[in-house]
Amino acid sequence: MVCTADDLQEWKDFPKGLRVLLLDRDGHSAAEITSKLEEMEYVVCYCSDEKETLSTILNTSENFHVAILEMCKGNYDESFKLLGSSKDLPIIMISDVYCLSTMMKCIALGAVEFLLKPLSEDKLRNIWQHVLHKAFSSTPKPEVDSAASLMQLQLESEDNTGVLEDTEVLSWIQDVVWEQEQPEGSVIYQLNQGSSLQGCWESENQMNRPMETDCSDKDVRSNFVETASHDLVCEDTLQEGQPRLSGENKSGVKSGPSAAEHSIQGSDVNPSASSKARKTKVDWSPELHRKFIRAVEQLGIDRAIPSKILELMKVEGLTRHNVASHLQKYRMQRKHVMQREENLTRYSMQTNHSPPIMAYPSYPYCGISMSTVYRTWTQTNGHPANVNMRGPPDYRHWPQPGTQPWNSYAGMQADAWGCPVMLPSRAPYFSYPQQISASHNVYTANKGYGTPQISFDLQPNEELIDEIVNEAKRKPWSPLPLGLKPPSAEILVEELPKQGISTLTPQINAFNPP
DNA sequence: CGCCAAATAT
DNA sequence: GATATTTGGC
Repeated sequence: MVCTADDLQEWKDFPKGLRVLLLDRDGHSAAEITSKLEEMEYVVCYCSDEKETLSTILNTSENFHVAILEMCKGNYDESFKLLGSSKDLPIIMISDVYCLSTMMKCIALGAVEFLLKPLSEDKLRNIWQHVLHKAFSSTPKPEVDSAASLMQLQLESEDNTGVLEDTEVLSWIQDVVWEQEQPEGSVIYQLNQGSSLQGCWESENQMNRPMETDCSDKDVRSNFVETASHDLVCEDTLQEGQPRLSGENKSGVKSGPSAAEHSIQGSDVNPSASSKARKTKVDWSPELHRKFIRAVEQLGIDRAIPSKILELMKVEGLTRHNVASHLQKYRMQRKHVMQREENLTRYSMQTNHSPPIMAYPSYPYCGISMSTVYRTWTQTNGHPANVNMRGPPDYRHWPQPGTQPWNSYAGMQADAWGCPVMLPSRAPYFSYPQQISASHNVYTANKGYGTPQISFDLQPNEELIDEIVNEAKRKPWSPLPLGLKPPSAEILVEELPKQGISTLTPQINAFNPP
């Protein structure tokens, strides 16, 4: 590992001192980049050709945190090779040639980012993120589920065919990235003892194929996914390049579901067949949950009972009990959220009265505009809560595993997506009063039913704020009460590097249309 | 069956 | 210690 999460904890003034390997054949541009990097107090090691780079990487890869490599103009393959040279080192490719397919290929091959020259300070400033991400990625996060990511990737690809003219590249990438279709609503059982996956199956299309996984492109996959995916699906995007689960468990690391979901280790026990290995838990993957939600909505929240839901879900192997349990949790969540919203509403009613301000003020948090980062739940991509207006937009109340990279890193939460600094004790979201009041305007977005607009111009009492803040701290995955959605991975990847942007794009449909 | 709460697993 | 999921009683 180049840099582990633990290392980061001890890295006091991260990202200062970040060691960057730079390959750029153009001396002038190299000097420029170097000086910019050095201004940020990064340590730069410069190479002027492939060979040098390769040997540097191979011999001393432990010593770099991130590499910036220029595409070789005459010979892309050379560059592609470089990409494969180090699994652990986050590699940023750069080029002055804009070529989508090349970019995609690089990403597919494991590059963490592709930047176009010239490299502005802005582009360079945040390269530390890749180090963070890599570090975190090597610590598997149980909530993460990369199936969704990949599904997402595929969806995206399909969706973008208009844009991506080079379908060949596309299919190539798809091959590399993921050879199989993602099962919808696959259920995973895990063994009671040991964390190895026992089996999985899919329901909708009865193609029960084993999902063999090839170590070698595991990294490629996740990298591609995390960098290039968009938010067609509201599920997660960030996923670790955690190689395999069962084989060796580095540093006593437990296998994350994602790894599990796609790889079947030796004995793949069919849930029905398995006799000895008692299956333990159903993994409510985003897909599975979506099915659940779909069923619940179809039935209507009041009529949604386990047996009916089960029926509608059509997921083989799932039991009524499983559903009942999930339903129970679901209801509790729901209740909780509704209660909280009610509090806010009540509050707003009693204070209130200036008309809602339909604007998107920018609230720079670590240089990023809040409104850019936080999108409203109502316009969730892919499976918008408002697609089906019969019921309440339920998924917004539901934790979306893996969507938030900071999820499992209490100490680093904000850092992982916002600042390189360790979090003080304050909450990442609304530490400042002005943010609180301003955010209220967006609140209306969340309450789309019946009451078109509720707004307040005054601040709620402190207890309420505290409660919200605490809640946000404790459960970063639960939706913010203000109708805002936490940053998606896509946003993180795309927006953070451009740190400083504060332009708001109210393409975001934050308010319910009249 | 469905719901709820206790028990377990992660 | 907190959550997520399963179990078991009513």
